[in-house]
Amino acid sequence: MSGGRSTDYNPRPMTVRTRFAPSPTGYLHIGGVRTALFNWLFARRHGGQFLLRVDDTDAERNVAAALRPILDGFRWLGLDWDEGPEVGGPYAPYYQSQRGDRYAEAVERLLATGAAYRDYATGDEIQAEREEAQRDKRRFLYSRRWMAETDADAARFEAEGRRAAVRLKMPREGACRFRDLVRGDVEFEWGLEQDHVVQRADGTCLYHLASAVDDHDFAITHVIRAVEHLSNTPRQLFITTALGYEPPAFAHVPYVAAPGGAEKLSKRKLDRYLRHHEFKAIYDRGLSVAERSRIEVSPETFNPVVVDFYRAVGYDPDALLNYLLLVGWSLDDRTERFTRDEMVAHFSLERINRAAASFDPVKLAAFQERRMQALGVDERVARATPFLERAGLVAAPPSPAELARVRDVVAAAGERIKVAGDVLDYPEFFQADGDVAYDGKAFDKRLRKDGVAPRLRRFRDRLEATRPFDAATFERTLHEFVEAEGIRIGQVIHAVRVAVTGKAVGFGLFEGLAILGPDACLARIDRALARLASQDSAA
RNA sequence: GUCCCCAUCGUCCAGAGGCCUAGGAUUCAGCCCUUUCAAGGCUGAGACACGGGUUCGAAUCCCGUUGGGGACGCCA
Repeated sequence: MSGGRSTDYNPRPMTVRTRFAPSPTGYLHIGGVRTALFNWLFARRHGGQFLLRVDDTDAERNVAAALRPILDGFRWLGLDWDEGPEVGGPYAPYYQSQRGDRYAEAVERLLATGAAYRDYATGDEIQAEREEAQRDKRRFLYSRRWMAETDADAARFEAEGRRAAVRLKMPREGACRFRDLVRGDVEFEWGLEQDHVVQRADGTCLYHLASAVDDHDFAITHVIRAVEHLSNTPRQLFITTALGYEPPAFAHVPYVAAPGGAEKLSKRKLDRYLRHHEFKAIYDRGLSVAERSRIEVSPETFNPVVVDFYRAVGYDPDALLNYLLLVGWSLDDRTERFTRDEMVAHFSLERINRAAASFDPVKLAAFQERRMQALGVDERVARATPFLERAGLVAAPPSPAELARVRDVVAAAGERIKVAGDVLDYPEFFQADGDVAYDGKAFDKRLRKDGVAPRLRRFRDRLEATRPFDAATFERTLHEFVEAEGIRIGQVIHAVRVAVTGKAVGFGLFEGLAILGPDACLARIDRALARLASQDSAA
């Protein structure tokens, strides 16, 4: 596939080029997004390009399906890629599974220059050496016993029925030094490095080789990735220089740690994180939104460690990005709120922290809340409506009347709607009068009290005569009523709220009554009164 | 086990020898506001892991201890 492309040296471009290399796993990890964000920001900051490369050297057949949620996640977050899957680019293809001939070519060159050798050891033989090293409490180093130094060696091994993998012939002396843009000067003893396999016996090649070749082929200037890769860097540098490439700059960012802990955040440890109360609260909240909006909850993706969780619950992508930016990076001692442009304008690798930081979903929620407050009503309506549609509370698409209702509710609920899915806390404004569910506790506390029923009936009659039917008028009416009855405001307002909305809590009652309109309000009060009467007689 | 890294409030960060009786955010507690719930306002609690140096002076530099973590694949 590499066609007529000249293979050896790409001219080092003047522009910054970064990449994020997802492997098609079917989900986008929150820590991965943070790394991707740093890459994206750095490229945008310097007017360069950000690209996506698909690390599918271990290819299975459903790469496309497993990649889609990841690309969707990037799109949702607004992290656009200049080159990569779906958009292509001048260095296509961007799938490692399609670049095999480039890797094979590189392996040949490595072999030709003596930077690599054909190795005929079997897995068991390597394993035996490894165990021996373990027993001697020393770091394993392959003996090179089955290394084919000549064609004759190779022929002899092959006659034994052995098949060759290709290993790097790592230096056994000296040190590999390089300057990491986050960690400063780092040094690794060459003598401690393995003779890593770069090509399997079946001819397929491995990640490190592919990565080094691709980074060169794609003219990547800055490799910004998680620290897990720090110790992989010497072997990649070895490959890179053996191939005659100019190495990119490296920046290894710390991993994102588990909530309240220090170990690496892992998608597979959800059960353990749920023991963390705050984490569980976020999860439960999301779960209730998902249930009510009938979102399919798969343990694979409905997980606060996976980005899709936040989309499903109605978080704002900018809030997530803003929060993630601050996990391991800061501008100064007080700036926390960043618009996308501000992030781009201020981001720098120098200010990335060296220590791992734990993921705090509660602080993320705080960012989300503030972000939501900053959005106008129209925007909040646009985000909330799909949740109501999925819950079957409005038609899809909603009628003009429904849309007006959504707008009224969202405006009245104001800051109570912290994630778009929170709109589902107010189903009573979208349900038929007879469908409104009563909170039993609230009903007992506010309505099942001596004297409440007759008073509620008197208030109902006053309400019926009240015009115009708006919040300000209700407030006046209520105060007049309270004075006439010689009671405190709390002695009637809670009863009205429970009767009309079924709940003890909610946004301003007067706004609520106005939104519902006279017919619904009166019908609901009558219904509550009837329920009170029937249950009293039953009891 | 071997190699490497990290270490400031519960959590995220600021701090690059004197501006630090350590600052901001979040969380938590109390108060105010209030028809409930939120929001908001105010107040408060809360940290330089420990031990040695260096220095007139150390959260900041050095060494050690302890603790935590990561990497050690014919995975990516």
